[in-house]
Amino acid sequence: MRVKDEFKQESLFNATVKLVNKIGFVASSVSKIAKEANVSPATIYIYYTNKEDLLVSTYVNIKKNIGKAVLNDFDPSLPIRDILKKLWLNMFDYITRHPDLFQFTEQFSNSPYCDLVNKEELEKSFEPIIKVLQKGIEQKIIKDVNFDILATFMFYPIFVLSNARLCNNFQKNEKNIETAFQLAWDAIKL
Amino acid sequence: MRVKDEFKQESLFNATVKLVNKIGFVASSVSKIAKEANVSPATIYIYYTNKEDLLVSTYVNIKKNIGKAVLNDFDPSLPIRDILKKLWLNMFDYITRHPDLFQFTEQFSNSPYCDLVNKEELEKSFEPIIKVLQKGIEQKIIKDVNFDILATFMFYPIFVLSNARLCNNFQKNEKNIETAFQLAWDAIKL
Amino acid sequence: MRVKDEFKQESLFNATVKLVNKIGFVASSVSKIAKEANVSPATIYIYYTNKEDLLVSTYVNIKKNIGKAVLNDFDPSLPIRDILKKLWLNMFDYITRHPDLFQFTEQFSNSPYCDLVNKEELEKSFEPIIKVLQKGIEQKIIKDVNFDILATFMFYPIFVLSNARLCNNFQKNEKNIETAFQLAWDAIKL
Amino acid sequence: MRVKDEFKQESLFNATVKLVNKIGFVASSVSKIAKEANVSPATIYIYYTNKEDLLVSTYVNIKKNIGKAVLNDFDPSLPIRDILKKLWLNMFDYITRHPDLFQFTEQFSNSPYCDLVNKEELEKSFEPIIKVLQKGIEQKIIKDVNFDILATFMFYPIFVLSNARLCNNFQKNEKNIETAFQLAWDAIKL
DNA sequence: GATGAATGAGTGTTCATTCAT
DNA sequence: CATGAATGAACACTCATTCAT
Repeated sequence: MRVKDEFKQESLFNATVKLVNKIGFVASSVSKIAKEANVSPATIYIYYTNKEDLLVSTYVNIKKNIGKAVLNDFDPSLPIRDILKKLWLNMFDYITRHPDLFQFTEQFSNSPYCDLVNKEELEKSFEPIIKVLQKGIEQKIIKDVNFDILATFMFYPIFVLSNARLCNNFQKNEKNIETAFQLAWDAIKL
Repeated sequence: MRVKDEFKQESLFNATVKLVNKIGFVASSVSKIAKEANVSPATIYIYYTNKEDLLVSTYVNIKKNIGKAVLNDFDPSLPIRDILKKLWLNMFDYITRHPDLFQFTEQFSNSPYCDLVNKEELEKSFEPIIKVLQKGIEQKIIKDVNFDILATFMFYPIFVLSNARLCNNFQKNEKNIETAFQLAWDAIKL
Repeated sequence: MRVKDEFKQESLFNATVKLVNKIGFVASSVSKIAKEANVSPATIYIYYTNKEDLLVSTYVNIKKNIGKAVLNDFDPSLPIRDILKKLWLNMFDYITRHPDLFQFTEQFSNSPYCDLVNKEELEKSFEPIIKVLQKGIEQKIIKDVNFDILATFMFYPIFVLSNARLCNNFQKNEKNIETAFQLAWDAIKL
Repeated sequence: MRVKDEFKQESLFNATVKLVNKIGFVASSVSKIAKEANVSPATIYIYYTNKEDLLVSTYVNIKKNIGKAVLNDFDPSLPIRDILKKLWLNMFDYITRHPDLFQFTEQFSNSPYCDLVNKEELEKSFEPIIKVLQKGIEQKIIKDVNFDILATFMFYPIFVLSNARLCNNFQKNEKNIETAFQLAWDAIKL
């Protein structure tokens, strides 16, 4: 029998990301994605159970990679500020190197498909980061406030600033990134 | 000559907001909106040139109202921190009183229709606020950094914290709102 | 506004009957029926809620007409045998004049759509006939046996004999019909 | 040289009957039948030329078995009524013991695939029965009428009465079966 | 012989929009 | 102004069958 073609799966992954970035989630129909991947629409249903599965799987795939990239060289023994700064740099680095993958996750996060993701599983990738914030609170280095508030100031700015639609004047150079991190730190530090 | 029916237009506005909130942007077809508004699909094309126009107009309409609400009792003579805090409170107040309208704008902001909005025109509503920040910079009260960075820390947290999908642990009570503002202020203040 | 086109509905009815007879229920897709009726597939959904509705409605429509035709000149005061014979003749007459409509009902009766019909409502059309049989039993003219058995010998032979696929040697001439009725009568009479 | 796997063929036969009975002819796709039989869809095309062949072969297979079962203990020297009664009892016995196989033939008989069966070959299995009727006619025991009429009253009632969809009040007990046979006999006897 | 991958053609249905009144 | 009828194009998905191994 024929063997599952590794190339086809990768081709589908790339086509999905590319098309969603180009024309958006709504307009990205199964047949258009198939055409972009040079594959029959029916073939998609060999690799994924349905459209939802294709999109969610693509998202989860990317998100896990981001998790790995962000936690690269993670060293919990460093000062808290240094740990968080490293995370920022890693994240911006990832976005700079894979703008298309990042853009896909941004679009996905705001699509109705987002609700179908197993959030708990994904959050595991980011648990070490949460623990850092908690340690900071215990050590009276970080403000002891509602965790949603902390997260909003520590993490969302990265996504907002990296989103070209929202911030088209922000250059992702070293100086700007460091400045932005300084504001985030000033926000949460005691 | 008959006049365009004010009531019908309002009915369409409400139907659009309600349906998009209930079933999402993708599922909100012209005929469903028409049915929700007790109007023929064809009638929509009397008041709006097409579906896009209907949605964009609805968005712009809300956004301008938000602008007014936020600038209510705007007093440029107050201390800068007080001005900004008043803006925060006004914004949260609006979101609390019109959760459906706010939810619509959130959904719209992440739909492909968003790109069709004349951003410059909308930003006029928020110009006074921008001037406040600029004054703060001149007076060495606020950090002199890229404006996108300032905006990210001063304004987006409101939307993130108010978005139930993103922050389901954040209660919009007075204490939390004040705490959140304090973080925003700590971020941008010199 | 445009008015619902009586011609279109009739055209759809005819196309449905014709196509189902020609290529069978399974192969009769919505788009093929639409093409046969010179109508857009979407138009079908104005007149019927879905394919099932189209087929079931067509069937019920025919079945009610058959009911009327069979009970034409129904006279309960006649001798029981004469009443039943009249029904036979009426039924064969209908089948002879509308072979396509009859064929459709035969095909429908053996399709899965059959289960979707409100049987009770349809049986109302045939209630007078049932009462005749019951009267015959009471008057000791007809055998007092399970009603399914009576019906099987009194009514189904008409359909079997009229079904070209099952009986291709049976000519629907007066003599044959009378002979067949004689057998049915011999079967059920005491 | 490898031989066609007897087990696989049987497995396919059972799967076909089971699935068609469970979900109907229309929904029984080749791949579903393959899955039910724990076999690859491609394997079916080793044993049968196509889907049609699979279904028709399954039908003919069953039909021939029915023929054998019905003619079990066939004794042409008995009185004609006794011969026919024995056939009735054999048939009802078969249906009682193999309701699934019988149900399959009923479904098949009303599917478009039915037209593809070589009827003449099948009728050979039932030739002895036909001869009995002819002998009855010659001996002035059975009415000398069109053969389709005789067959309609002698054989079809069995199928009608055994079909749960058509007759849900008929219990296949000895008394009912004998009563039904009596009506059939009354119909055809002189 | 046996298989799962692969596919073009098809399914029922909904869409944004226009037409005729 | 207002409408429901009408539609071609598109949708997600499944089909019977063939291919490469």
